[in-house]
Amino acid sequence: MENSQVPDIVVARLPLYLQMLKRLAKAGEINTSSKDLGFKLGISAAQIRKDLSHFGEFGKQGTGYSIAYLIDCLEDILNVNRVWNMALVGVGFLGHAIVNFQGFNHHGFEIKCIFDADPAKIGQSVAGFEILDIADLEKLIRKHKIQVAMITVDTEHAQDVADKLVRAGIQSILNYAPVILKVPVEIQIQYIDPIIELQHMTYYLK
Amino acid sequence: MENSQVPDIVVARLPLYLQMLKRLAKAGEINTSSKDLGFKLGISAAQIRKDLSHFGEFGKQGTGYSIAYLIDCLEDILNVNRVWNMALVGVGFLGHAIVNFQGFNHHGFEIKCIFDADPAKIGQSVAGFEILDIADLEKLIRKHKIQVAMITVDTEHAQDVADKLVRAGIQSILNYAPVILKVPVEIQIQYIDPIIELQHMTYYLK
DNA sequence: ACATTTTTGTGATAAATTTAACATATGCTA
DNA sequence: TAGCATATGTTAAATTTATCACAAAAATGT
Repeated sequence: MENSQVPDIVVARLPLYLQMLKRLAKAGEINTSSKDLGFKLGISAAQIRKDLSHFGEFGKQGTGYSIAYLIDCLEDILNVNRVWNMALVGVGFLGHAIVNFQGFNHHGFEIKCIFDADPAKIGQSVAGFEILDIADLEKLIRKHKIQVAMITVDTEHAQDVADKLVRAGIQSILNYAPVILKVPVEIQIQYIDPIIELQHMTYYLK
Repeated sequence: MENSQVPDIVVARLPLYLQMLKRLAKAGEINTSSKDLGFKLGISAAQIRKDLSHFGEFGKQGTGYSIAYLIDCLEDILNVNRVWNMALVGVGFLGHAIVNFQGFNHHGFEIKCIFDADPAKIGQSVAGFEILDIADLEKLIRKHKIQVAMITVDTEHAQDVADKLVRAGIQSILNYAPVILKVPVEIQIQYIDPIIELQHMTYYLK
């Protein structure tokens, strides 16, 4: 995954910083500090400063950080100061919920196409999107210059879909199916799996 | 989070091992090895052996692991050889999708109650569950001996709901709202946030 | 003006995590 | 039965990650 100098574990924390900064900005805050941010995120101040130091100097001694400026810098670093086109594959209950979720648009992730394999679903409309035939996936992914895809199909079909997406030239995949997928190393992939998170927590219970 | 001897990062990998083992069992496989498992999960064989060694000896030299036996052992370790009662708070599109998801039941997580604050929703039925008034949350959580909760409300209400759940004696929380919550250290909490995962990936793109 | 407080960015240090290597045990083959 | 191949569990080494501590800079107060 990592080919740069910056450890992936550091990169993984940046979106959390950005989330909190945006929340503070929304609340009308102007400045913050590594101490303040760290307290609010449950992370040490030193770690936040160290993490940011991989990318430059964004603060001022004695004063801390301008929230607006740090947001800009983090958005640059994370490449989210632009719009990313997305596709969703699998329009079941979960796909339905995701298509109706407005949060993606607000963060520069724009759903362009939604696909399903079920002839009964193809052609129907969900939240203003026509459900497209997965047979046309490769063609449409290229046509709409889609870089990111979400997989919300059954476990059994997830690898097939991933293979199709890779062939279509997709760059990153957010997989909701509870299965580890095999994709080329240059493809970014992340997993969302509530069962995994629940089992992680129950280890500590009783 | 961690109060035991075993690093949390090790605990976090166990559910992945369990997921793959169950998949192999379903496919009719009888035995596996750290090498085989590692290849399938994209993890080194040494790490899998090291991780398991924190909990005991589950394999046999020269042969590897019995899949069925290792599944049993991991389920014991993760405390998932029992049923955990769950509540869901917030029946929007996402809550709706989760209530209709059968995967929880198949892994011993049983949704018992679903709550919302919207008078228009309270009393309605979703997938056989009556939407309950969040005003009755504390009473019903105790009555149904619910240990785990999922938060699927708006960002603005998530902390309030978490506070209510903690007062009701919940032990762990799976939070889908895009906000870091403040809960007592003895409460287990995990986050599911697709925006965070997407921003993590876009760092590596173009 | 000057001492005090705050806070950054960073080099040094400590801690945590992963990888490597190997003695030991098991099964298979001839 | 002996020899070979396989694979575990574990100790030691290497690597990665987090923490500490402090000089330097900025703001504040007297």
